[in-house]
Amino acid sequence: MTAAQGTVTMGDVARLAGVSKMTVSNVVNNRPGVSEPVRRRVLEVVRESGYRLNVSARTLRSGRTGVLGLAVPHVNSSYFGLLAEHVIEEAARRGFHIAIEQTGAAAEGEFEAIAQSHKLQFDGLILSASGLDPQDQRLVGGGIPMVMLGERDFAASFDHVAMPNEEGTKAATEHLIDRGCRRIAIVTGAVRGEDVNVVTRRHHGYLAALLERGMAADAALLEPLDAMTAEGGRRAAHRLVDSGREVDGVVAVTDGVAQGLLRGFADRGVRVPEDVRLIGFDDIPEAALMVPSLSTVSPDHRWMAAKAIELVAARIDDPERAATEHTAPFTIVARESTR
Amino acid sequence: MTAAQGTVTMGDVARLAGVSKMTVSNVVNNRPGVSEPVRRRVLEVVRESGYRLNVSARTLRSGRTGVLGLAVPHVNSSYFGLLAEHVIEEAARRGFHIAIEQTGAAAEGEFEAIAQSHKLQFDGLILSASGLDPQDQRLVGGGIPMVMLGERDFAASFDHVAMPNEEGTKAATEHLIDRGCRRIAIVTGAVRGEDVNVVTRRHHGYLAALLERGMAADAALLEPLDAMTAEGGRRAAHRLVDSGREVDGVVAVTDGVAQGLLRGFADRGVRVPEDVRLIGFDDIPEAALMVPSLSTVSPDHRWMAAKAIELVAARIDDPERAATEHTAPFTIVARESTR
DNA sequence: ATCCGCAGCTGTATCGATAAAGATGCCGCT
DNA sequence: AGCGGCATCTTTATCGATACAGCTGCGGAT
Repeated sequence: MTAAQGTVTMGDVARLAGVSKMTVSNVVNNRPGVSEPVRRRVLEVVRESGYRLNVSARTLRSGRTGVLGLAVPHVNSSYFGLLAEHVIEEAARRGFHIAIEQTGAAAEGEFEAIAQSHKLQFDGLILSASGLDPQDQRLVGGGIPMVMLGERDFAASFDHVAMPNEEGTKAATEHLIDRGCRRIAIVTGAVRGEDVNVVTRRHHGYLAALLERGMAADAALLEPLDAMTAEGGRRAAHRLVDSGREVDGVVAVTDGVAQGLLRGFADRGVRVPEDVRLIGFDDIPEAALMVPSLSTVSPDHRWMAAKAIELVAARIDDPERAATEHTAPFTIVARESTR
Repeated sequence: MTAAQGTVTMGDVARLAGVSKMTVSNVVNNRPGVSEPVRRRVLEVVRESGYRLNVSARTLRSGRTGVLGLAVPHVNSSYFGLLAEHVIEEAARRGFHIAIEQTGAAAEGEFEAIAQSHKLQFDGLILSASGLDPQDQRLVGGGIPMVMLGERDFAASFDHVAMPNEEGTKAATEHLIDRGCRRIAIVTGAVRGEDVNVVTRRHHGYLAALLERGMAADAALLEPLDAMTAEGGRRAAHRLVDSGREVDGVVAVTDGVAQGLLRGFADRGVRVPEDVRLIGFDDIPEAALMVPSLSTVSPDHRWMAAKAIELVAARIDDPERAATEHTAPFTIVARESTR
C-alpha cells in the first residue's frame, strides 16, 4: 500500500501506467477507443494506487455534474420519502445522482452569489411542490432544466408530471357512493376562485362525481382545513363532529390529512367505517397500517418518478424542446376505512 | 440586462469593478481586508451582472466543499425524515449543506474510482446506521471525518452519537410495570450472543427493569421479528396472539415495529390499551396520530443532530482528535397505548 | 531622514480532469 | 507503391476560483 499520503491524481495513474491522462480518463469513464491490454493495465494501476476521481475537477471542465436536484418543501413527511426513494432509483438507472434540497430551509447569511450558486451544481431540477410553499419560487428560473412533480401548476413553460387530481378524486367520491354513502363531505384546503391548483382540482373531481351521480353538492359539506397536515385534519374532524352535521362519507385531500381525520374521529368516538367512511389520496406507506387501514387513491409513484427523470434528461439533451404535461395513472385501493 | 449569454465569472466581475479577481473573491466570501468603498462597488457589480460563484472551481482549488453527507439506509422511513430535518437545520446553522446519500441503493456499473469518489465530495460524513445494512461498511474508512449517528456500534475509532438504548428501554419497561403490567413481552430483532448493537442493548434495558423490579424474565416473552419493519411487527402481533401466550404489556424495539403491532392487534380484535399495553421507541411523528396514540421513548432528536454536526465540525478542524461517544437524553412520552 | 509594519490590493501559478485537435501506426484496397 | 480510413493514443488549451507571494502607499517609530 503506497500513496497513503496526498491524493493520487489522474496524472499519477497515467505516469505509472505509461499512458496519457486522456487515456486514463477514457478508461475510468468507460469510453470506447481503448484497447484491452491498455485498459487492463490502467485499471490495475487504478486499483493498486487507490486512485479516486476528483469530481470537482471533472465538473469544472465538463460543465456537467451528473447530479439532479430534488427540491421538496420538507423532508419530514411520508409523502416525501415515498417520492424520493423512487426518484433516486430511477435516476440511478440513468446514471444520475440525486441531491435533496429542502426549499423550506432558508440559508441565512449567505451572499446571493453563493446561495444562488447551489442550484448550478445540478444538471437539472425536479421540483416537488406538493406543499404550498411560496419559497419554491426562489428556485424557479435560473435557466436550468426543470420539471414540476406533483401538484403545483406554474407557468406552462415547464415540464409537468401531474397527479390525477380530478380523475382520482372523482373516482374516490364514486367509490364512497358505491359503498352507499349519501352525505359525502370533502376536507380540503381553502378553495379560492381563480387558482388552479391541487385543492381546486380535487374539489372539482369531487363535484363532478356528485353531479354525475345526480347528488346535490351542499356547501355545508365542504370543511376547509386550517393546515394541510395531519394535525389540521384532526381539528377538521373535531369541527365536523362537533357541529353535528350529518355525514356518512369523507373525502380527504391527502392521506396525511386523512390520518389526522382518523385520529380526530377516534378522539370523538366516531367509528370508521361504521359511522363514517373515509378515503384519502396518495397511498403513503402508512395507509395500510392505520387503524382502520385507509382506502385511498393510489397514483403510480414509480411511474411519476420515471417520467420526471425522463423529462429532465430530455430537456438536458435539448433545452429548446417544448414543455409537456403528463398525468399519472392511478388505482383506487379499497381498505377497511370504506368497508 | 446584459450577460444573458454565457456565464459571468469572477474575472468578469473583477474587470467590471476594476479590481483583481482575488479582491472579488474576498468580497464574495466575506473575508476581511477589503475597504468599504471597494466592497460596495464589487457587490454592486455582482448584483448587476447576475454573477454566481462556481462551486466546482472553488472546491477544486480549496479542497473544501462545504457539504456534509448524511448517509441513511433508506430515505423512505419516518425515522429518516425526523432525523434529516434536524440535521439539515443544524448544519445550516454552521454553514454546511447536507447531501443525502442512500446507502441501500447500490450504484451499479460504476467504476470503483467513481463510486468511491462520491464520498470525497463531502467534507464529512454522518452515518446513520439504524438499519443493519452491511452496505454501510462501504462508506467506512476512506479517511474522511465521520460520525456515527444512532444505533450501530463500529470500531471505537469513530465519534458516536448514541441513542439511550438501554436506559430508554429500561424506563419504557418500568413505565409498563407502573401501569400495572405483569406479563411484559418484548418484540425485537434476533438477539445474538456477542453482538453489541441496538437490539441487544435494548433487550438488556428490558431485562434490567424486570430484574430491578423483582420480576422474572421469561423466554416465552421474547418475540423475535422476521423483519424490523411495520410489516414484521404486524406478523409478530399475530404470532403473539395466536400462540395464546398470556401478555398484558409489550415493549416494541422501534415505533415502526410498534405501528405494525398496533395494526396486528387490531387484526385480531385485541384492544390496546384495554387488553394489552404497548410502548415504542423513537417518537416518530406518527406516534401521536396512531389509533390509539403510541406511548414511546422520545430521544432528543434535535440534540442528537446538533451533537453530530458539532462532532464532524470538530474533526474537520482537527482530524487527530480522540473519538468520543455521547448518549442522547430522552423522555418517556405517555399516550393512549399505555393509558 | 530612514526604516518598519501593515492594511489593501494585484499577478500568477495551480487545483485535476476533459474537449478537441493532432500524431501514430496498421490495414486493405487500387 | 501509394493512399485513404480507422482505431488508438497523445498534446494542448482551457474550465473558474483560490493560495500565496509580492507590490504599494502611508503612518509612526527610531
